Amino acid sequence: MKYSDLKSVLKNHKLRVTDTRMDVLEFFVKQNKALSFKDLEDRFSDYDRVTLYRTLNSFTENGVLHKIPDDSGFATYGVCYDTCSHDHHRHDHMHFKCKQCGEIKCIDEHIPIISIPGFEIHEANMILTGVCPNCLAA
Amino acid sequence: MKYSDLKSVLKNHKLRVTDTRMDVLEFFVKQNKALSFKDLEDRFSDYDRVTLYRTLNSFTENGVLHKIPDDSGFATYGVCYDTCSHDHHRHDHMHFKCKQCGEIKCIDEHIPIISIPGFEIHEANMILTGVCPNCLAA
DNA sequence: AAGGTAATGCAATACTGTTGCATTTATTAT
DNA sequence: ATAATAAATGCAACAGTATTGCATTACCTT
Repeated sequence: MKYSDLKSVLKNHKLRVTDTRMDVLEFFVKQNKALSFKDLEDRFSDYDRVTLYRTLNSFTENGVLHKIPDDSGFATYGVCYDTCSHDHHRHDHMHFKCKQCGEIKCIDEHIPIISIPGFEIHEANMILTGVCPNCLAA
Repeated sequence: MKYSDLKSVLKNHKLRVTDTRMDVLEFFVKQNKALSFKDLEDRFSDYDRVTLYRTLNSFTENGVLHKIPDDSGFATYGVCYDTCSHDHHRHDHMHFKCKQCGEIKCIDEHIPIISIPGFEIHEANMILTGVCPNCLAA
């Protein structure tokens, strides 16, 4: 994905184009896996912690990233491809977390629609845990 | 569930029987929903915060409770019925979180077994979000 | 009932994330 | 291109969540 495309992503989500945002977005796209705040802090030590937090928040609020539920105590984020805009979020795909390397990946498979009598269901989130191909090979 | 049964639960999970543990376990069972640390703190203001945290941790490590993934920033826990022991955890049931009242409930429905080529999957976790029957009625 | 081992309470600390405010930067309209 | 305006940044301080070390207390085995 080239510079102008990254820029379009920001513009399309009504976000101003700044160095921080471009660098963070590029990092997400290149890494192609879910990233935590710590990943960003390690990579971008020259940006202020607060700015990185705010970048994650504005990206999440505007549909560039989605927050991935996890019981580890700190948030991880993944890129929203195509489906999300400012007012319409859809993340009904699965996430996989590797027990060995800790990496979280978005799995391109939809979560089966589920209905439970008496409940009104808006969103479904699914996290699979196990061992990823990389760690299995090693 | 009577006192002696609660005691058995602790014994079966190789945990010493103490006041804190009995009270916390009883509270979980009676509430019949997922609870956060804050819920415990509000209820048991006479116990030390640290003790409550340690109770949650030992319960989780020994299969009395399971930690429910959630993107809200603080952990919630649910009772493990029957399926879990010290060395074998199985929590492939669903959780429902109500957007309105915030309550998290364990849904007694199993998650369909999923396999993804190249991945070894040990556990599946699913969180549904929406509005619960109580809030729909109100 | 006594001894060993684990749980508790307190204080201090670490970690994760947010808020207020002055300054700088990006965008819009001229 | 430039000025006006609105938002993003950096810094400092703070808030909330959770953990660690250690002395004391309680549990449980024999």
